[in-house]
Amino acid sequence: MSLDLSTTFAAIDFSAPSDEVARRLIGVTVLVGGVGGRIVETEAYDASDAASHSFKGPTPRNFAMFGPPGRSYVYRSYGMHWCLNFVCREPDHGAGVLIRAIEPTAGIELMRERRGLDALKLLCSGPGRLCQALGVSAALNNWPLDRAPFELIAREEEVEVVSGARIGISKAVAMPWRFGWAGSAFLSKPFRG
DNA sequence: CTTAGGATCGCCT
DNA sequence: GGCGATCCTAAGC
Repeated sequence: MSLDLSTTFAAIDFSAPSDEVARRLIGVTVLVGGVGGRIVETEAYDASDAASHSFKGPTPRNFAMFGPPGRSYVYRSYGMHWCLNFVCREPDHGAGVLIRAIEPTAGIELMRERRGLDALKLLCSGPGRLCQALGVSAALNNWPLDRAPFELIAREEEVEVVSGARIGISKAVAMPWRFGWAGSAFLSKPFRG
């Protein structure tokens, strides 16, 4: 009897530029303690990018962005929400991908309890919402993505990816570094154009 | 569908 | 003191 690890091995090269990683993460399943679903929306950030937390160099908050690729960067947004990023490119660079929305597939009842909501569409459709649903907080900052409680599962089919302007930023607004699963009902906002 | 205000805190000027 | 990689509720088209 041998274990078949092929379905749980995430064939994701986090050393690639963040926009490439952001595009390839669409359709990948992310689980935290067995709770999660398929990524349907991401945004890329880079140290050369004025909208990025890493633009002005390391701080106590963003140090994980300057660590090795393939780890998490979890930060507090607006003083009250958590947001989850995957660090990419190379060590000390300051590149990452914000996970903006997930289609819930696993642990849905636990997500409903954590969110205090029933509506499936509202459980993980937003970076703060999905962190609450998956139980992501500061304890999981700078955490290797190939180690429990994280689990990444590669997509089994090609998906149609759309791109557009990022959300909630005021600098580098025109860069089309937001990526989404075309037609998904679980996006935090529709893609226009 | 869109817009507006409040909650709340790390980091910058 | 000001500004966010946000979310919720309420109100208007």
